[in-house]
Amino acid sequence: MFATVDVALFRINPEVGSGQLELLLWRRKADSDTFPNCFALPGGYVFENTDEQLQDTVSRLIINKVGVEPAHIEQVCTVGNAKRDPRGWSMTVLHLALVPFSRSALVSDEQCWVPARHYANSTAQEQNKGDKNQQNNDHALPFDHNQLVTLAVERLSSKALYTSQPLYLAEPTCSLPELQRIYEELLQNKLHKKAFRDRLLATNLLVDTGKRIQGRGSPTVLYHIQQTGITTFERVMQGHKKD
Amino acid sequence: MFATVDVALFRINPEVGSGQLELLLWRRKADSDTFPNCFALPGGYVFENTDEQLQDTVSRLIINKVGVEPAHIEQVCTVGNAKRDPRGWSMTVLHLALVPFSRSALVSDEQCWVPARHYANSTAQEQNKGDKNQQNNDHALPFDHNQLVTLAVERLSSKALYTSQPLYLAEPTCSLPELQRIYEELLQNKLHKKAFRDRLLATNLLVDTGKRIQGRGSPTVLYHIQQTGITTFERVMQGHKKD
DNA sequence: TCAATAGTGTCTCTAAGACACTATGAA
DNA sequence: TTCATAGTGTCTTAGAGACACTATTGA
Repeated sequence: MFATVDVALFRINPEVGSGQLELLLWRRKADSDTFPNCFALPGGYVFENTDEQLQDTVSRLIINKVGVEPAHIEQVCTVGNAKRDPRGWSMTVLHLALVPFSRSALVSDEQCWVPARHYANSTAQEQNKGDKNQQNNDHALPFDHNQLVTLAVERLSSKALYTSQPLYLAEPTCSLPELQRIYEELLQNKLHKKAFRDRLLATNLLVDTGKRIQGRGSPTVLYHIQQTGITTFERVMQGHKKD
Repeated sequence: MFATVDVALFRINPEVGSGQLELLLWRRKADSDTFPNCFALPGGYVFENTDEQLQDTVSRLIINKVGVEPAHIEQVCTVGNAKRDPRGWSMTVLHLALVPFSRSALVSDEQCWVPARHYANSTAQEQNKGDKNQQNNDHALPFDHNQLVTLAVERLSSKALYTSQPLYLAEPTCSLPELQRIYEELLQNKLHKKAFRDRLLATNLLVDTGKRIQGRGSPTVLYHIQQTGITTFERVMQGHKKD
């Protein structure tokens, strides 16, 4: 029996489409006895001699295998069984981590950012839309990591419905349209511009910097995000068909 | 390093006040090397030889140390560190379980139901209301079990705000006022009768049995609860000051 | 000039919350 | 008869969603 921690670190890449959810993968060592050279979630053993607590394992992994300092980390769930790891009965505590794109530069050739949803198992709902979502062999990860990615993506999507958690994926200084694109990518749904703006401006999370930036059309207001902890809204944000 | 599962099983005892949240404790064996004879959360080791998966450990514990079949079980979180158990580095996967009062009869002299909130650490918020909530020594549990109870109670309260989870604490056949008392106990707050009724009757969870029962005042309608899975509401239920 | 984008005004809809009211039957 | 309790009718409020509109500026 051994225990591990796995980390699903996400970013939104604004350079793909209107912002794509990406996941950090890490290449397993060539001399590893399990899945050598394969890309997988960054993770590792809990070292009982040096890790005082579970959080220390997480911090160590972040430093050694991620190299990027996440803006947010939370525990998702724990998966344990005899089959998930060929080395024997294992338990992993899955963590979800978020980082703004500007702070997400890779620190090693053994890492890569990949489109997160390609590595998540398709849900029953998505499968009904067509069969193109079947797990592609090109996107198979070692162990049960596809399942772990699925759990992390689901957590992220569900939090986007009713919390300010997605702001951890945004730049410290950004515009409301940028934030909306982040939420839309997480929810896989267009949102009402007006409702989204009213909702966020009603919190105290955004401070007008006085600056404006020039885009394709009208200049947009730059806000500074002042988030200390996650704000929970009293209603879910459902979105709609067009706009 | 070893892994355990702990279960916080709750019921609502309608015989105390207008319904009190109670927790199942279990007396540790007299020959245990840690906290012998002390009352604690039911819990135990993950046996890698016989438990195919984590859920099997939970099922085994439910049978051996709880004896009551919960209507609902869910994972809350995992706590792991070097200090929580004197035997060494340990990790426990905390589970929350719910059972209706009528199915909660104890199966052993080594068990007892206790008022759950007496065993939860007071929150910062509650401490502000007065200092009577300091952890009482009479209510100290072994290991970090007071902390685990706190986490489970918090999960339960927060789910009561926006889901139908608390229906798992209710009798299969019960009245709306009974359900409201359950929610009020979990939220520690009075709710609007009208809003509460409208909310629950708008779901398909309650089926009118045609029966009525007689109480202190007007007869009340008995519903049959048909809950398959937890319903999430689109707004939180906040409650109010009086009614 | 025009198309894309940012942002606003105002309407509707829904459910929570407030409050007053009726009905029932045990004490 | 009283009063605690169950249950309803209706108003207000807040925020989501719909839609139309203006403003700005790059292509």
